Amino acid sequence: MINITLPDSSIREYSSGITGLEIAESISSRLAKEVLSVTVNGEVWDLTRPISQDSTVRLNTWDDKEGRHAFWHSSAHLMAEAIQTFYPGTKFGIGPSIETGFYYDIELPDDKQLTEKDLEKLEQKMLELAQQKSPFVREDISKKDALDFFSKRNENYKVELINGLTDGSITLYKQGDFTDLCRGPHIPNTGYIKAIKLTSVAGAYWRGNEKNKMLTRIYGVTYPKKKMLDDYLILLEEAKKRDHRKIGKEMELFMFSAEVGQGLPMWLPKGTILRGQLQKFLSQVQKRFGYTEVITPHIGDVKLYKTSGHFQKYGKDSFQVINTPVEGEQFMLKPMNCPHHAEMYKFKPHSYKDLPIRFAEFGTVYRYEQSGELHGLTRARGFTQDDAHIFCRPDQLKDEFMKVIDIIFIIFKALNFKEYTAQISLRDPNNKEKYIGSDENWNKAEQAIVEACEEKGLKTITELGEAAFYGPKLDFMIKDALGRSWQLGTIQVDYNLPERFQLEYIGADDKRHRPVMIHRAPFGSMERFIGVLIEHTAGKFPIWLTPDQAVILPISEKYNDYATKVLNLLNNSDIRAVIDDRNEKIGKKIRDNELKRIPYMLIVGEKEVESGEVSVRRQGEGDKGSMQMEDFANMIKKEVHDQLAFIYN
RNA sequence: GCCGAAUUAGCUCAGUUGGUCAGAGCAGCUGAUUUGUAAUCAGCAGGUCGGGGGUUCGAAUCCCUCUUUCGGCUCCA
Repeated sequence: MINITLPDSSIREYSSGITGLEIAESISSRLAKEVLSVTVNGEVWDLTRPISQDSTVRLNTWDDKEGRHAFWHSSAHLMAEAIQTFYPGTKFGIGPSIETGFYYDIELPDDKQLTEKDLEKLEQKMLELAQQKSPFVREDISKKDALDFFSKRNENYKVELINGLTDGSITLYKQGDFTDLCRGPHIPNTGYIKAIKLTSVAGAYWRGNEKNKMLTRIYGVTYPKKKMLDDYLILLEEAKKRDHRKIGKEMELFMFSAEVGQGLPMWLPKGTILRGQLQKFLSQVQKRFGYTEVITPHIGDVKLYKTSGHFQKYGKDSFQVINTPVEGEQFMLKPMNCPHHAEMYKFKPHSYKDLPIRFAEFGTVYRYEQSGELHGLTRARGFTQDDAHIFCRPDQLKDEFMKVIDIIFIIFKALNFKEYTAQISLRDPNNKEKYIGSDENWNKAEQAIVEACEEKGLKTITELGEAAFYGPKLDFMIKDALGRSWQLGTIQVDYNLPERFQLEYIGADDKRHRPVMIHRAPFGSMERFIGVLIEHTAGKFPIWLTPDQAVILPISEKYNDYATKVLNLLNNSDIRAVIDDRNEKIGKKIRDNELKRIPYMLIVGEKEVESGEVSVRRQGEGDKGSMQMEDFANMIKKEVHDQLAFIYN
């Protein structure tokens, strides 16, 4: 007999060789139906794998990541089986589960291309195979046998994978006529899979390396119930409606033009108001934190970027140098603001008492991003960073770093961003040539970030190889409508550029010292931030940001003059309002997405003209009754103030 | 940059095997209506079918190419 400890700390006794599924059955028949995988002493197992020692066990259902993982990973195998029946000779790469669903990378025989119709065909086949309820059978195999098995089938990708594994830890999984190299775990049989949607085909490099062959990647998602798939597809549709590219067009915030060029956003009047409000907001916050604003040009001498190291690292992938009538004179569009700010620091000698110096600039930069990577506002070729560089003494570093975290929190709070990931991005220790600077400096910088985060009690994840080339950073990632993660706020510690630019200050000891530099952009860039903000709010911004705070609707043409008078009065009290004088039925206007995103509606007609008031309706809240313009303006001002009150405390 | 899918009116989209296929709705304009919270009526106007080549008696439709867009990969200062 063995003792099984369950998550609630209760201990049950079972005979040795009991399986996860049997444990579930002994608890309740309903659990037995829902359970998908089992975690045994921290390792996720198949439900049908016998447990022969005392163990801590957790049964994973759809609500657990481990349960969904087993389900979707099994679905990848099912898809592979379907692919194999239609296209014998297909070579399989890897087929993992992802956050939602799964994919499989494959090389089809004769470079066959898959179309939408092929996907439907595959879906049908998968359903058919699922109905056969083929069990997933696990088999331990020696490295030699595994190599033999896959070599015989010309499965060179699998052979490569096996070569990287240690003998004794290799397992195969078989279901129906399909056998795959796989660590598992899997669901008991294919019959669990009831609803299937293959979502897209894409190219993907083998092992993620650009130099390798490009395989065909098929994405899919499956569910244990048909209804769950339907719900997911509806959710996807809803998410698409929040796409910032769509809303940006509808609200006339920004545009792109093929004539101007790819990846170069242009801000329309309303978008400019929105962006201006955000800048004003951050400017105010920064002022309180002791920043001073500066302005630098959009281009710089190539020599500047050679000093900084940017030219050597990115020169050939950038917008190319700008020549002048003078032979040998070359400029570059600035890809970042740091070199300019470093030069500004050198404008005059600094005492240790002057530090920290904080130069802030909403600086527009240009980067030649690969064409396939461009994505609306979130990845553009010209964008404006809410940049600042803090030059400080080493003993001030941690404190300064933490103050930047505070600024980021103020922003997230003001815009109601609750779900973010704080990522410490360090250098890849196995790939040091990608970075500039000494080990000593890197260690100091990395340590400073880790300590500052600890002291702030910030929950972080750590990624190796994600650092900037001159220093490690702390990045704040936020997801867009479709769940794609974007880096917004970033704080970077840099010991290297101060050295390259030979920045110094005179210490209390009357000797020259090197300052440390913090690069930081709490929004990341105005463009990306607004892109993500649009998707989070679906275009319904907090009232202090929204381009039009109120829309004035005259119920007929007769009242247009009065509406104009209202507009003027509001504009004079700094309320952003517009007239919608299309003079049609009010009900018809309300359906417009454009109007739905304006917080206040002011209806004016005969009644209002007589009383000299406006009828006020707050979107989503209903009628507020009639009031004087002045009262209305004060109401908006109070709302704005309330939303931002916490900044002033 | 790579793989794949697209590109038709300001917007959202139809358009069958190449032959009344230049279409609809919304927006716009002109009238009529003067209306109080999700669609008032009538009419008009809008497009070298993304650009350029080609095949064909004939191309929105088939082929090539370029632009831009979308989904991924890679990249991301």
